[in-house]
Amino acid sequence: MADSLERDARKWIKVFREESGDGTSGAPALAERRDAIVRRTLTWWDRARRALAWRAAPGETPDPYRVWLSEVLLQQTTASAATPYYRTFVERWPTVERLAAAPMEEVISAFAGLGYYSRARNLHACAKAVAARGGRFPSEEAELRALPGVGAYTAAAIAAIAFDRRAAPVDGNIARIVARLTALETPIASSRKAIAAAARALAPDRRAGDFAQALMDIGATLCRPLTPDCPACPLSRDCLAFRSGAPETFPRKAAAKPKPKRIGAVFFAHRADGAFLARRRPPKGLLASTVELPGTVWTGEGPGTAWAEDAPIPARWRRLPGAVDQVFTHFALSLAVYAAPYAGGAPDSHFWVSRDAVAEAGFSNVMRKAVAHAIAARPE
DNA sequence: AAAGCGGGGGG
DNA sequence: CCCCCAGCTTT
Repeated sequence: MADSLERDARKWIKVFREESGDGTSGAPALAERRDAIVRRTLTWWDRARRALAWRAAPGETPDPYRVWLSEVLLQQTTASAATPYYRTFVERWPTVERLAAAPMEEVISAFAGLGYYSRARNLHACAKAVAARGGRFPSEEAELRALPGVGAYTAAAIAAIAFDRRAAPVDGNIARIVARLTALETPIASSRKAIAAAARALAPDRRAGDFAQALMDIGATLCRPLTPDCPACPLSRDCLAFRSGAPETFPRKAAAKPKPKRIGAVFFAHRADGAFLARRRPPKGLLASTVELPGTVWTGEGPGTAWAEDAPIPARWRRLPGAVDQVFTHFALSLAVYAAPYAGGAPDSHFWVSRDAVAEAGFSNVMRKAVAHAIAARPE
């Protein structure tokens, strides 16, 4: 059963790929299914499309500037998060020339809160590039691809949506749909080319932009990652994942790769009254602004300060038995803990934390554990 | 807590 | 070419 589904998936992708090439090989049954998929998808979209701020009304000619702007804002961002930003941008900079003429800082500020701020820099650079060629966006994918901040996805989206070219953008939604249509057994990340080929083969000669937007809407509202609504989906009768009975198990997940291990050491420098030295982490990056014990750089991390440069180094650091372990999103950390009495004043950027103020001091979980570890060892 | 998400830059 | 990163959302 699984084998036949797998064969079917490969056949789909293979045939789609062939049909998207020179078109000589005949596979009428699958070609008809492809046409049926397109027809059902467009019919569904004409009835159920989302009314998003950047979408031209049916029959209206899209403005390439608005299409591009919306696609950049939508990178790594949901439609609901992008909408208020889109409105702000088009009101403030109604044309690409106006955006190109704006100071960079204003563009960055207008982006604040969306994340991935290199998008803002590229947005501005791209506006300038387009303004320099007369304010008209190229309609060819290859030329679009050469613009700053425009990768394969965005180039295909603009070509299809703004210029009605037969292009096949593959965003996360569309990749999921293709993986489900074909019951693809390999994870999306390792099947990019096959998915792109299948998407290209599916794309219709006319209304490719509508088709792509329709798939995105289906992905967002029906073919959801965890809870697909197959009964409402216009593609379910063509969908091998649906036929498998467990559509939500597609796309297959890549095996979680083992987290890299990092190691480091922290120093518990304690005073006669039990207080110990701490410092605050930088305002950016991991555990930003939280309080920590002074310690070494963790392996695999950037530069840092092990111990205050202006402080005397205790001669009697004692390695405490055991270690403090913490698993973060991207890596696992194991910290050795060293302790020593310390009689001097607090060095620059360091401060004393008394034993009964540990809870309110602002330690991260891992540093709280490290402090508890040190105290439990009853140094001195 | 963990996964998802396009482009870009680095290995 | 593949891998990793970046910040915020959604689950």
